[in-house]
Amino acid sequence: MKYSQLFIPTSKEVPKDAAIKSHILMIRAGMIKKLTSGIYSLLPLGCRVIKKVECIIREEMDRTGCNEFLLPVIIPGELWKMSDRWYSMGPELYRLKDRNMQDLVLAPTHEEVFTFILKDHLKSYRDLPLSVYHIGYKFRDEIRPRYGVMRGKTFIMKDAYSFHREADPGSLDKTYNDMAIAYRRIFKRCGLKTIPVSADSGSMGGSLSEEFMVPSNIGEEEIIQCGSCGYVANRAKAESKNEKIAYRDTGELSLVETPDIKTIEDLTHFLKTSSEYMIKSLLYKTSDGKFVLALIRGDLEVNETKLKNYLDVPELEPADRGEAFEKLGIPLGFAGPVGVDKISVVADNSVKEIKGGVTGANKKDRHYVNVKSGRDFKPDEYIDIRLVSEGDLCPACGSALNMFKGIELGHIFKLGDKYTRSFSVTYLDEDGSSKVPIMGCYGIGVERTAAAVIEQNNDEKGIIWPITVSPFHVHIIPIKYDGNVREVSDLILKQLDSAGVEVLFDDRGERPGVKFMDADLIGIPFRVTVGEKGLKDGKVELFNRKTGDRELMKVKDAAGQLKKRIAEEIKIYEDMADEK
RNA sequence: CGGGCUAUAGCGCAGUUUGGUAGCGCGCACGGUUCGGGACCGUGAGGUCGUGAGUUCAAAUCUCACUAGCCCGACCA
Repeated sequence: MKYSQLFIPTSKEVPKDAAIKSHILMIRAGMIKKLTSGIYSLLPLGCRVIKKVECIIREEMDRTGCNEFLLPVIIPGELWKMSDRWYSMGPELYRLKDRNMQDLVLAPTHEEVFTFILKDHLKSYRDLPLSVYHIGYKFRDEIRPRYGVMRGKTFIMKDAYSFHREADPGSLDKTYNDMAIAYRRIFKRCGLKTIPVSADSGSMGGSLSEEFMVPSNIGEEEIIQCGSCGYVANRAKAESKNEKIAYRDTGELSLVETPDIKTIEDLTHFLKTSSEYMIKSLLYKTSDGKFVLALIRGDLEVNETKLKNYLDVPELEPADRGEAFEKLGIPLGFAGPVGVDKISVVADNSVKEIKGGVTGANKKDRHYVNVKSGRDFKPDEYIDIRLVSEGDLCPACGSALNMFKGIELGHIFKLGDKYTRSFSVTYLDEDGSSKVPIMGCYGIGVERTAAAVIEQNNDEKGIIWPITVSPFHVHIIPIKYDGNVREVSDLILKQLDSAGVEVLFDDRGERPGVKFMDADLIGIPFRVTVGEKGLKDGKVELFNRKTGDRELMKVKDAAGQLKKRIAEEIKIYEDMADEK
C-alpha cells in the first residue's frame, strides 16, 4: 500500500499521559488514538496488527476444533439475571435501558450468550463435547484504566468455551489441554515469551487454571518462580518451604517492660535479639465483624489471600486501632497470642518451632519474652499464611525463589456447571437420564497481546515487529520517488504485490531522514531502500530492523530474495510454536 | 473511594506569584533554497485560555462551585 494514501499519524513528541513503552510507541507510531479514559480507537496500523494477532488466534483455535461465532455485544439483561451476574457484578458491568425500558448489558464476557444459544441445541450426549469461541469487543467499567490498551474499558477479547458431558471430566481435561497447547503456540507465534502460571500453584492432580503471563515491571500480578525446578505460582497462592532455624530455648515465659517500643525493628534492638524470634501478631477484622489474630514469624509477611481463603470470608481488613482496644482491650503494637481466648488465633507454620520468642503482651508497653509456641499459647491451627518473597525456599526443591511482575495475556480454566445449571441446560445421556454439561473457559486479551509484543520488542528508535504480527512484511523507501528510482521501486512493489507480500511503500515527498525515522518507529522487519547511490551499481539496500544488518541486492534479485527472507523469518516463529 | 497533580492552538509547554494587546517549540499552509538519517530562510493560518458563576473599569491570571484527565493507592474474570 502507498504511504501517501494511508492514515499513519506518527509523532515525534512523547505523549504526556503515556507511562509505558508500548503505550508511547503505539501512539507515536500512529496505531491508536484515545477517545477518552480507557477507550481507544485503532487506527489503520493498529488495526492491521490486531487483525494479525486475531488471525493467529483464529488458526490455533480452529486447529483445536473450536467453532467461531460472532456474537452481539449488547445483551438482554434477562440473561444476566439468569446467571445472577446482574446482581453479583457491581458497577463494573455497563447496564442500560432501551426505549421500552428493557434492561440491557454491554457484554464484559460471553458465557451467558453462548450458554443461552447452545441451551436449545445441546440435547444429546452425542452433541458433546462442543467448543465455541468469538473474537470481539468486551466492556468493563474499570475503576482505573491505564497503560493505554493494556487495561481499557473496552477491549477485544477472544473468549472460548467448551461443553462436556457431566460424567466425562476426561473430555474437559482433553479440551483444556488442547487449549493449553494452543495458547502456547499462539504466544510463540506472536513472538512473545510467556510464562504459564498455574493458579493452583502447581499441586499434583492437574491444574484447574492457568494464566499466561509476560514478565513486565508494569505488570499487575506478582509471580514467584523457581529457577532450578521450574515451580511457578501467583504470589497470592505461592508456597514456600520453612527454613530450619535453631532456636535457643531460654526458659520460662516472662513479662518485660518495653516503653513505647512497637515495631519489630525497634524490639530487636531493644531486646538484642533477631527478627526470627519475634512472633508478629496481626489483628484482622472479617466482613462478618469477627476478629482474628494472625501470627507469623517476625521477618515474614502475612498473605491475606491465604488467610481469607482459610477463614472462608469474602473480605478481610486490618483491625482499626481504636476498635481493637475498645472491644478487645488489645493495644495494637502490643498484641500477642498469650492468654487470648475470646477470638480465634491462626498461626503460620513458621511460628510452630519458635521458642525463646518475643510477642506482645496485650498491655501497653509490655512484651513477653521466652515465649514457646504450643506451651505459652495454642493457636486454633498452624497453617500456611506466609506471603512468599524473593529468596524464600522453593516448596518443591528448596532452591531460592525469584519474584517478578507480569501481565496476564490469557487465562484458561475449568468452569464447572455454574452457567449450564443456571440456564438449565440439559442433555439426555446414554442411559436416558437428564444431565447438565460442564464447561471450560478460555480467554485472551487481543490488544493487550499486541501491546505486550511491543513491550518486549522495541529499541530507542521504535517498535521491532516480529514478522508474524507486523502490519506489513516489507517497507520500501524510494529515496526520491522520481525517475529511475521510481521505476525500480515501482517494479519491486509490483513483483512483491503479485507474490502476496504485504508492502508499505513510502511514496511521500518527504526527505529521506523523515522516511527513515518513521520506518524505524513503525518497525516493519524488512526495509528496502531504493536510491540513486545503489542504482549506479544496479543495487538496492536491504535493512533488517531486528538485527540492524544491511546488505546490497541486485535489483532483479530483490523481490525473490525478499520472498525467501520473509518465508525464512516466518518459519522461525512456526518452528518455535512446534517446539514442545 | 482516599492521596497527589494537571487543564492555554493538532501535539508538547510558558504566561497565573504582582489582573492591563495570547506567547514559544513541533506540526500545518504558501514561496524559495535543499534532499541517503527528523534541513534552512521568509510569509501565514490556527486559541469560547476545561465549564459556570462571582469580584473588578478590566480576569488565562483573584474567589467559589463543577467537570474531565493523569499518577500513586484501594479494587479487579
